[in-house]
Amino acid sequence: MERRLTPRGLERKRQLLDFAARRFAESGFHPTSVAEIVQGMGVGKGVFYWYFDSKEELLLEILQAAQLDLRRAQQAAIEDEPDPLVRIERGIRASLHWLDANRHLDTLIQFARTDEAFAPAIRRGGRVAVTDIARHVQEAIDTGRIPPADPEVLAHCILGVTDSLARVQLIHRGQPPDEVADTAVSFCFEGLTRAGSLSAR
Amino acid sequence: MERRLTPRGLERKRQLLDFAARRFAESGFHPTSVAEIVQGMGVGKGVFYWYFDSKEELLLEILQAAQLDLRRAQQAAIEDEPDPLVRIERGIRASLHWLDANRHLDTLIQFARTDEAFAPAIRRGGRVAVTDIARHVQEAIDTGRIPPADPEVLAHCILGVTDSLARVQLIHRGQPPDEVADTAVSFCFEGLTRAGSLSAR
Amino acid sequence: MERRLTPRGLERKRQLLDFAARRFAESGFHPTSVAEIVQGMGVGKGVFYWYFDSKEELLLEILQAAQLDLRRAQQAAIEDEPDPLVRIERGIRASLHWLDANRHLDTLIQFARTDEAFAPAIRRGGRVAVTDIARHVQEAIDTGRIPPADPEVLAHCILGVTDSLARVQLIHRGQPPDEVADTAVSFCFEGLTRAGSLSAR
Amino acid sequence: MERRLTPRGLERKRQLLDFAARRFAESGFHPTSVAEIVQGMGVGKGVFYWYFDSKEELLLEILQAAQLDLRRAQQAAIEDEPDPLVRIERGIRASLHWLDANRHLDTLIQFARTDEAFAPAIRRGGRVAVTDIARHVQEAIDTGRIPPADPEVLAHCILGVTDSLARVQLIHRGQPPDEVADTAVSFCFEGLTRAGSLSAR
DNA sequence: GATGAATGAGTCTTCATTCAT
DNA sequence: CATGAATGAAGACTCATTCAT
Repeated sequence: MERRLTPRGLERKRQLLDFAARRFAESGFHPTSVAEIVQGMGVGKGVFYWYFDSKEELLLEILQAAQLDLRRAQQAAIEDEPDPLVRIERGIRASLHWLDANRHLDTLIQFARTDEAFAPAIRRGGRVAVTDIARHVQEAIDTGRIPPADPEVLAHCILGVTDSLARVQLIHRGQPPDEVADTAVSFCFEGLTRAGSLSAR
Repeated sequence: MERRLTPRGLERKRQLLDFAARRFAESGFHPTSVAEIVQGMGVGKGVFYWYFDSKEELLLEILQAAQLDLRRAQQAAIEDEPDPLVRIERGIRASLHWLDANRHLDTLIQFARTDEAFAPAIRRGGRVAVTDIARHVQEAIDTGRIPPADPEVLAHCILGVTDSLARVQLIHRGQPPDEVADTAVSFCFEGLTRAGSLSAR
Repeated sequence: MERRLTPRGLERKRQLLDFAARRFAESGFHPTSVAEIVQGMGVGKGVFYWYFDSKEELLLEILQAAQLDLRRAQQAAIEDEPDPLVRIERGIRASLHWLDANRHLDTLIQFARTDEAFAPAIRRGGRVAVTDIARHVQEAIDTGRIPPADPEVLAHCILGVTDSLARVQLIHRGQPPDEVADTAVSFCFEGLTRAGSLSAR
Repeated sequence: MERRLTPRGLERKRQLLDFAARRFAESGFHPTSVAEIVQGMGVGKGVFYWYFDSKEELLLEILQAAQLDLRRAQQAAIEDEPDPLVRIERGIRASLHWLDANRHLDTLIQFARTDEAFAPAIRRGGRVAVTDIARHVQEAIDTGRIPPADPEVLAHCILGVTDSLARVQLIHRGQPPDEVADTAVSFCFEGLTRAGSLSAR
């Protein structure tokens, strides 16, 4: 595509991206038709194809933006915190806040993982996320805060706990993200540190 | 539907179920057409609709069978083990073995979670799984092996770790299920027990 | 086809004919599938094709039997009545009784008239019916009971009145066939005789 | 549906309506496939579904338009004629002219009456037609031109005669509509008035 | 005679995409 | 930029008919 867009055009595109993301999450990517999207936005079909090459490309952009946004939220939360363990905690916390505010995007990412047309894009983003966390874990290992282990594996464990709790506690039980984060952090750290629980801090 | 099937019919149906599950996992449920399935099996289109009311119903049956099968594997692994912690460990181990042998079904379950047409069926099975684990956790709490906490939440953490590692270590890195289980069990238990790692047992 | 049937076979065939006729009338010929018919009768598909060459042939047989049955009812009602006007009246009356007892067949005949695959069969039977009536009309004209006119045209008028009233008074308003017949006869005769109404008899 | 159509769109829709009506009348509603219709018109299949929700809806629209058109023709023929008997006669005459020019629609209406999916729509229109005629009959009764009787029943008789003659004299024998109308009017009036025949006028 | 299973052409309908206006 | 109209391949599903058992 690569179209130079006016500010108004950019706004339109963002609306399209957002509207479509919600529809996709609600009814599924395949079952949601382009017609439904443009109709729901009250525009003609031409608009859609002005901004996107295809429906597939649209989802790819949604996914990319979502992953970028999550990563930004995490980095903003960590900033220049020196303690790697606190960085990990803040990352978990930021993730849960983001997932709370962007449930539909979580559904979309989950779906994308199962479709070979989109999974590669997700894996790319996933690897970045894992590397991010693994870096903090490695630092914690290096400074003796966590016993030696494969940092990437630990990162996956952390992600597993976070995502699982997000899906259940956050989305289906409506718990506040900070409480869920407490649980996640506690479960992860007890495992990582093998010692005093976070709740004792 | 409710058709009384001859042994030959039952066999056909099982073939259909299995073949379709693999196709769905590979190319996605929506992108895989009924035509593709029957063609791949070398039968006429009518055969499909002789055994299933619809494509949707087929996936539902696949999902149901998968969940039932996994649960059976877990229960067989646990049997009458008296120690609740060992039961949890064996459950994790059995899950990873099953996931190793049924990767395609895992993908399918993941997909189903994102589609409101199938999510309810998954949630039902998911709840059963959680309750199963939570029972053991509760027993461990009662006997002081695990500090008090909401057993269902802990169950979700365990599932999160297991599934996450399964996806990465098992499926994408091809590690043997028992090794992955070691990691999962270790990560979970260190958190649950706050004490000496499993590997030390 | 031409199959020599045992008494039991004949009975089966009659049941099939009757059951199908009712289904066809209720849901339409095309929308009713052979599967529905055999299922409704609790027999296998083979049975159907044992007795009929095709679904189309089945309807043809139903139609033929219906027309034959109606004609027999009319002739039985007329027998050897000498007065042609009374013969006409009795024919109308018999028709309405038959239509009352065989509403579904009326619907089927009506449908058949609109489908070029069956219309010829209907037209054949229709012509017979018209000729029947026209003969009585001709005799009435010959004996000066009815002013000269094309007897076939008059026959069509009589049929039109009878069928129209049957559909409305009989089927949709549930009036007793003899009352409807009174109305039909009265309307027809007043026109035919231009004189003293039947109701005066 | 409810689509705002451009003039060009309206024209297309009318073409589709007309073309389909003829095909349906010729080969039957069910046996005529959407594919046949669009192929016959030389357009893509999508065009059909751009203008109609379904094949069924299309027939419904055809039926509605036909009934409306017939009624308009009748009302135009009657205008402000003061004599109720003449109004009835003109109605019959107009009907026969319309039926002559729209034989295919007559077939369609006849078919629709036999299919529970369309019968309700027909009945609605039928009731209007009957009420129309009944009004004139009532007036004729009130002014003593016709002996007392249920006006709606008489209306049905008139319709029966008209339709029956239309089908035979008009369609199968190709008589000119005015001649057929003479016959119909004569038959009906002799019955209604019990007096001097129209042909004597 | 009868059944359940199978066939596969054919049905209606949808939908991503394109294009004239 | 935008729209309504059009395309036509492809999809899910049906069904009359056949046939091995």
